[in-house]
Amino acid sequence: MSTNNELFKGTLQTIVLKLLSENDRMYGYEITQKVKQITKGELMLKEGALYPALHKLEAEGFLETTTEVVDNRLRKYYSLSRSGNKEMVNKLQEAKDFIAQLQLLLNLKPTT
Amino acid sequence: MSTNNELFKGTLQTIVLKLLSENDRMYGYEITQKVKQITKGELMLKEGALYPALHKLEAEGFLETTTEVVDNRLRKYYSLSRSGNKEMVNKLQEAKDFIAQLQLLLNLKPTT
DNA sequence: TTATATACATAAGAAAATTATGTATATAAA
DNA sequence: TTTATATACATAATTTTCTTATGTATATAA
Repeated sequence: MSTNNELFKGTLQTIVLKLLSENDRMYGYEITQKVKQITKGELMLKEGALYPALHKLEAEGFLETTTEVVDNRLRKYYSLSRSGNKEMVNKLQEAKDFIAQLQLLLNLKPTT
Repeated sequence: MSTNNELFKGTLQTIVLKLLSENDRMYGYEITQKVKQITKGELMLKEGALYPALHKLEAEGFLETTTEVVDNRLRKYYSLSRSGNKEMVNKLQEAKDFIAQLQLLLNLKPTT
């Protein structure tokens, strides 16, 4: 999933849900480019990870899709459902807790 | 590996290496208790994850072991080798980068 | 004597990625 | 003109890393 890092395992769904909460609707390729842009090329979302993740989130009812043809190419737009928004809130909190505890364990926050 | 979180996947080696860099030598069970203590019971290291990870780090030359019998029970103490210390520094930097980028992606750091 | 804590270990299975492959169109470069 | 790159989707095989379950063994508290 990344340039040299396998630490992002488990965070993909959270990242996707958060991006969709900020962007109303996005298509797969757009998500890969957005992640690339935000991380300045450090994190490259692999298609083999992204598309199955999107399908899973859709199957679980967290995402809704609309398909469009733009420039003769197919685009499958994803947007957050009601429950997807709830899931985003939950997963975001879990991610915050995770970061806090990882920082504790790795002694990255001085207890000034 | 955790109470309700699968986000820690991939961070176990880093956590172990960091703890060993701070404690000179530790044995497996001690590591599980240390992690439990630091995270206030939130993160419970599973033995099925920890012991294979220790064996792998040892096989790669990052850890050295000495075995002792205490109270009639076996203890296998692990300590960082020279290369293990280097690996710890590398993995710690990767973890820092990972956290920073995850915070960027999840919009957890206001750009004040 | 039963449960819990200490202390190690490994095998089977699940989950989530990577890598590789496939289809298809548009455009820039050689 | 044909080759590479970008856009846009998808899935299968494999790998990695974890969880769950199981096993051995001693000490102590209920």
